[in-house]
Formats: sequence, structure tokens, C-alpha cells
Amino acid sequence: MAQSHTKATSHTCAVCHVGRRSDWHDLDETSLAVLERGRRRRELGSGEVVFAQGERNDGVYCVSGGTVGIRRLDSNGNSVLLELAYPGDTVGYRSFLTDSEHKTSAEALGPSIVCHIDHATVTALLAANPALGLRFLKRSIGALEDAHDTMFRQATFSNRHKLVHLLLVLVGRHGHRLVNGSQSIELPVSRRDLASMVGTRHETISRIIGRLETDGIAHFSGRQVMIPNVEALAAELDCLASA
Amino acid sequence: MAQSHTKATSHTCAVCHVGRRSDWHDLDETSLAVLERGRRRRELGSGEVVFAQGERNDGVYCVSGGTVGIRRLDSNGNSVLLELAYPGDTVGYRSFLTDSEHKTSAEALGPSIVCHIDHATVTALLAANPALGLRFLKRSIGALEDAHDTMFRQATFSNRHKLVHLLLVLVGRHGHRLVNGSQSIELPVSRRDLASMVGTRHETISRIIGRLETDGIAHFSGRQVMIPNVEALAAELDCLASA
DNA sequence: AAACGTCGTTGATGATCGTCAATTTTGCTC
DNA sequence: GAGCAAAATTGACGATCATCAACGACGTTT
Repeated sequence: MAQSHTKATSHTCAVCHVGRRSDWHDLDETSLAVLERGRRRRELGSGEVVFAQGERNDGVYCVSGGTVGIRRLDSNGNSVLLELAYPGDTVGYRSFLTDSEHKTSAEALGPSIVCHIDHATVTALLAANPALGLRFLKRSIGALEDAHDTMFRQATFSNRHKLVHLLLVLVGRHGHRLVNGSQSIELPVSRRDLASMVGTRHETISRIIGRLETDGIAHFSGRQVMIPNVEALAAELDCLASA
Repeated sequence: MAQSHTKATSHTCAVCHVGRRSDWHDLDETSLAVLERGRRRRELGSGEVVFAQGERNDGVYCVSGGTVGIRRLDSNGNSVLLELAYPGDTVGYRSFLTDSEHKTSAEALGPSIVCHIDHATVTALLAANPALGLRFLKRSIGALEDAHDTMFRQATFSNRHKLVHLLLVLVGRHGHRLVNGSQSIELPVSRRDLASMVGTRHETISRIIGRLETDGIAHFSGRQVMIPNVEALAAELDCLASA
């Protein structure tokens, strides 16, 4: 809307994620110029780190392609995948706004593209565009409500139900409808990460997957999942809401 | 600092929570006057509801005394206590900022005092005081990081460790040091709420408490808890960090 | 005082899970 | 393609948990 021309050089933020509306679309022309100068595009391979837990903040990152995982680690080697970020999402804004070190790590869960916007640039953009701060505020509130949802499920769902719910969420993001109406996904995460998201061990996830297989609800082959009937999967959760 | 006089009428926000710094301390004189007009103090008995899940937002609430629980319910009667709010904390700001219905309920966990600040007043104060928006932003980021901590513990701690951790947090908020160095607390929550915070059933909490008793680590009598040696309690968690 | 509901505790039992270990599979490097 | 390391699966076993049920304690109501 505001940015009518800008000679689509294919990699300016103004024309990026047209459909998805990133946090940077509302900027005025001069701010867009500032953004273009302070921004650096990075292509990441699977597993590459965007920022690491404990590092000082050096700006924020806008996800432009692929999937980015937000992870927390401890000194024992435990790892929990807390959030998934997709194109249009901004990550690293929390430690920026609190001017502190990153409380989580972010890593590409597959080939991904992120744009780094350096610290000084974000500071300048925030000063000139109050709406940008509002976007971050909405983002953190949304993330908090997601976290509350997760905490509620952790306390009330069985592990099987938690895995089914997670599969349904991933289908919404990564699923492809096949001709016969069934769904096919390539999971963006390992079994270990699945386990950490469900709150159990990877061996247990293996066994629950085995039971889903024998029940005919889903068929797993590595990270490929075939779901013949998504409604049947969703029905597993409905019995909780109605009973 | 800014408000030097204001004739301490004992119940103005400017002189409330002097030590704890509420979100409303930074307001200028004229905004403080607006706040005083749009604010209504409420004294709540144990269990009384501040706002209910699903209601539309009608402003925010500043906790002035006691303890307020933030709770999520579902249609099956399941209830999970997600957060605790203490004097100086503001609650209800999330649905205010997203202009939506409350996603959680808030209730007094004991005799409490909250000040209701009506919707129009908060809107006016936010427009005149950008710093107030920042306070809410910091608050939501802090709550999100707490939620991430909880999610991490849910995935990596045993139920016993989760309960021990929760006890240590509650000791920090509600504990009193006795002459012999031991700590005494009155729990602000029921066993059922303890269970929901740990992510298990109340019967299991009962049994874990029983084991803590026989281990001599803590002594429970209703909501009164005696902890002879807080370090011994904390040591339960240390073995996780070092091992 | 009696009746009632909620909360908390305790017991018994079957189901589920965590752990250790062995093995297979997968993905990557050389 | 061979070789390697990490991931994933499977089995066995003990530990823990969810569930159902019974019971006592407590506060409120009638």
C-alpha cells in the first residue's frame, strides 16, 4: 500500500512475505531505507544457529523462509523446543527489548532464510515507528498465550493426546492435502524434539507412534507422516472436550 | 520523585507500594489525577473473582494486597493455575492490549485488595504515557520467560522435583524465617492447585508430600509448611544441574 | 445438630513411563 | 560406496502414575 514502487529488487523487506505481513511492512519510506541498510540476509542450512542462548543481543532476526526452532538448553544437555517460527515471524526481539542476553537459542530446522537487522537499526526504527513496538508487543502477548495453552495441555492431556495435538498443529503448518483427501507432512523436527515438546522421552514417543500406527490413525516413515483421515485424528481430542 | 507532595491520603496510587514500584509510579501529575478518577479499590475475600475467562475486557487491575491467581479452565472442569500475581503486579492487561475477551480467570487466593482501572482511563493513560506501554511490554516478556522456564521444567523435571521447585519459589514469596533458621510458609493454594501447577493429579501430590515428610525435608499440616533446612530442599535440585 | 459438599488422605490395581541396553536405521563425511 | 556418528527402534524391568473407591476432616447451610 504505502510502498508503491521500490523497483522490486526481489530482496527488499517491503516486497518480502507479501501475503503474510511481517512486522516490517508498515514502515514509511525513509524507515524502509534505514532497514535496507541495516539488514543482512543469511541463508542457513539445517541445524545452523541463528543465535545462541547466553549470547548478548545483537539485533533481531526476521524469518524469511523455512522454519526456525526456539530452544532452551541446560548444563546437562537437556534440550526443549519451545516455539516454532515461520516466515514473517521476528525472533530475538525479547532479549533486544529487555537489553539482555538471549534466554533461548534459535536454529534453522531445515534450509532457511533469515534477515538480520542490527541493533542500532532496530533502535532507530523503533524510535521512529511506534507501531513497530506495538507489533512486538502483540507478538509477545501472542507467544505468552500460546505458552499458557501449552502449559494447560501439559497438565491435562495424556502424552498420546499431546502428541496428537502437536501433529494436528504441524499438519496445519506443514501438511499437504493429497488427491484422496488424506494429508501428508514432512515433520520439521526430530523424534527427540517431538519428545521434548510433548514432555516425555524419545523412547516413549517411539512407542506412542507405534500405537498410532497399529490404530491406523497415522503412518510414519522417518519424518514423513501420512494421515489418512485428519478428522479421525482430531476426534481423539474431541472426546476430551465433550465427555 | 516526580510526585513530591500529594498530601498522602493513604490510598492514592502514587503512594501505594512504595517499595515495590507498581506500573503506575512513573505517571506525571495530570495523569495521576486521571488515574485517581478512573480507579476503584476493591477488597476481595478468598476465592472472589477479579475477572472471569471469556468476559470482555473492562480495564486492568492493579494488585495492591494479597495474592491473585491466574487460572485457565476448560469445559470439563479442569483448572490449571498458570501464574501468581502479587502487590505491584498488574493483571488483565493482555486482553486489554489485544482488545479481546479474557483468556484466563483471575481470583483472590486469600483476602486481597485490587484496584480496578477502567477501560477509558487506561486508554487515556497509555496515550499520554508511552512509558506505561513499555511497562506492560516488559511485564509480558517477563511472564513469557517465566512460562518458558515452566515449560522447560515440565519436560525435564520429575514430579517430585517440580514440587520441590515450586515450594522453593513459594518460600521466596511467602516464607518466614524462624529463630532456629528454619522456614515456615502458609501456602496460598490448595493441593489441587499445587497439582495443576506441577502437572499431575492431587492424589499424586498427596503421596509426594508424604514422601517429603518421611524424608524429613518438609512438614505439612494443612497449608502450613515447615522446612527445617531450606538448603536441603534446594540440594534436591542441585543434583540435576551438576550430575 | 444434622446434612451437605469440598478437600485431603489412603489403599488397591492396572496402565504408563523412565531407564538401561542392544540393535537397526539414517544421514553425513571421506 | 565405505565408514562413522547420531538418531531411532525395540525389549525388559522396575518405578511411577492415573484411576476408582473409601474415608475422615472441615466449613457451610438448612
